[in-house]
Amino acid sequence: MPKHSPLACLSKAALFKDLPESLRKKLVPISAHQEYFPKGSLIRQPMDGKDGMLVMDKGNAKVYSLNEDGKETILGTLTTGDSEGQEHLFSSNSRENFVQATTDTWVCSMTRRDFQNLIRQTPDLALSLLNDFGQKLVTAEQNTVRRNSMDAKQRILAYLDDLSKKQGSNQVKLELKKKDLASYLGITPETFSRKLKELVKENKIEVNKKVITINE
Amino acid sequence: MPKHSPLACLSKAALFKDLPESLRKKLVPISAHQEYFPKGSLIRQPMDGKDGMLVMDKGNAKVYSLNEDGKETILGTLTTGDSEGQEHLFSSNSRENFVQATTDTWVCSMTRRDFQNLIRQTPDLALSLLNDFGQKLVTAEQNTVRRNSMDAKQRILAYLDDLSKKQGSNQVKLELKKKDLASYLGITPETFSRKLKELVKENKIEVNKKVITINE
DNA sequence: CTTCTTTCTTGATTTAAATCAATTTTATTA
DNA sequence: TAATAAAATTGATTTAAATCAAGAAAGAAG
Repeated sequence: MPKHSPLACLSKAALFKDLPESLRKKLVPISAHQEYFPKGSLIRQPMDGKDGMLVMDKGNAKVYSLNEDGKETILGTLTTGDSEGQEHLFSSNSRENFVQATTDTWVCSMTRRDFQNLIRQTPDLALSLLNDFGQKLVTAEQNTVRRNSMDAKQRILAYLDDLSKKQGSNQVKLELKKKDLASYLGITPETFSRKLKELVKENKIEVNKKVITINE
Repeated sequence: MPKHSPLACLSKAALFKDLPESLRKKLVPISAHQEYFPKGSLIRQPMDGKDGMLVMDKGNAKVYSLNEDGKETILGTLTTGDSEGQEHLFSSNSRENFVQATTDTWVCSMTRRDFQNLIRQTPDLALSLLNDFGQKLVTAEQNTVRRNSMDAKQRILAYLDDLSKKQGSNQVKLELKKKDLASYLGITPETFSRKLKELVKENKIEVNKKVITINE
């Protein structure tokens, strides 16, 4: 069990990390800390009554939803410092996603009510949040465009390019199991595997387990 | 040219309409009013330097992006009272979408800088905005799920059901040209036409030009 | 109303990716 | 480290939807 500092945990969230410390400190009293979830357990699920946001203090998790047939669609992944469910801080919509720990995980969390009270007193916090949401909407729209105009191989490359930019290197480390990454890209694991092989044959990339080198 | 009241225009925006009038009045001085765009003209486009949000005072428009081949992907539609580009009020990302008037259109708009200044003084406004963003993110995630787990016909039905709920009737009026609707659903106009025909044959729906009746 | 353009529909064919099935590889646990 | 389970790969086949092509219907403009 890692050492835990409430302020350090909250400060990891993209949502909060650019705030001046004075603001961040105000978040500590309204958040729950050091919740532990062993690998494989569900951190959040529909109807669990846990409306609000969580911050990954340490660990990895995946966010997915189930359709009627029980098939998973990966909506994203979480790693240390990521936050999830921010929208539930602002709308009374209840959760429809699952969040499952993919390693042993510690989180801190915040309820809607407490947060709403706080934000009325701290407009800078609101601004920071709005910014974050804007980013996500742009990403969502980008994914829509990619699905409409790119085939599987192009989407994989676009994803790798994004990751490369994000990680600041042309050697990228995949943050997801390949089958989950396939789901995120809207393809099957089989297609993913085949297309990756083609990309290697075309000398566009090199693959070493979970590390991919992009040749430009 | 319709009569124009700045407050009335801003009050149409989902973003603002639940605000107390005292707050809404504060928006008037920071917004530009009564910009006119004839049918077919571009209200916004990439690199136009017009960062910020717009509110549809009167008219209809479509939001789309172009991929490298010049192919449109419809990201959504706007009608009287809708707002667009809210994310550009909060992030310095510049616009990557086109907004084209599909009828004669009047809009009012607001720049990022003016808005940011205002919002620091009005936290309730921030809360309302965050709520709206949350909704949109939920819709975006829902679309992702649908694309992964539904075929073309199911997506059409799901869309019609949504529209039916939104319009409060099982007789829905399509707000888009069919080819644009197809693009929104991630299919071709040909497939859309065929699937619609199948749905009629299966007695799931009845089609009358742009009006579709859903049989439950 | 007539012409011209755009959108919509229908048919024939192709194709990208899904599915089904069987290994191989990698990871987990005893 | 052996046994077991899960993930990844590869091959064969099917299939949903795209593309290509041509005509019909609807809208816009003269």
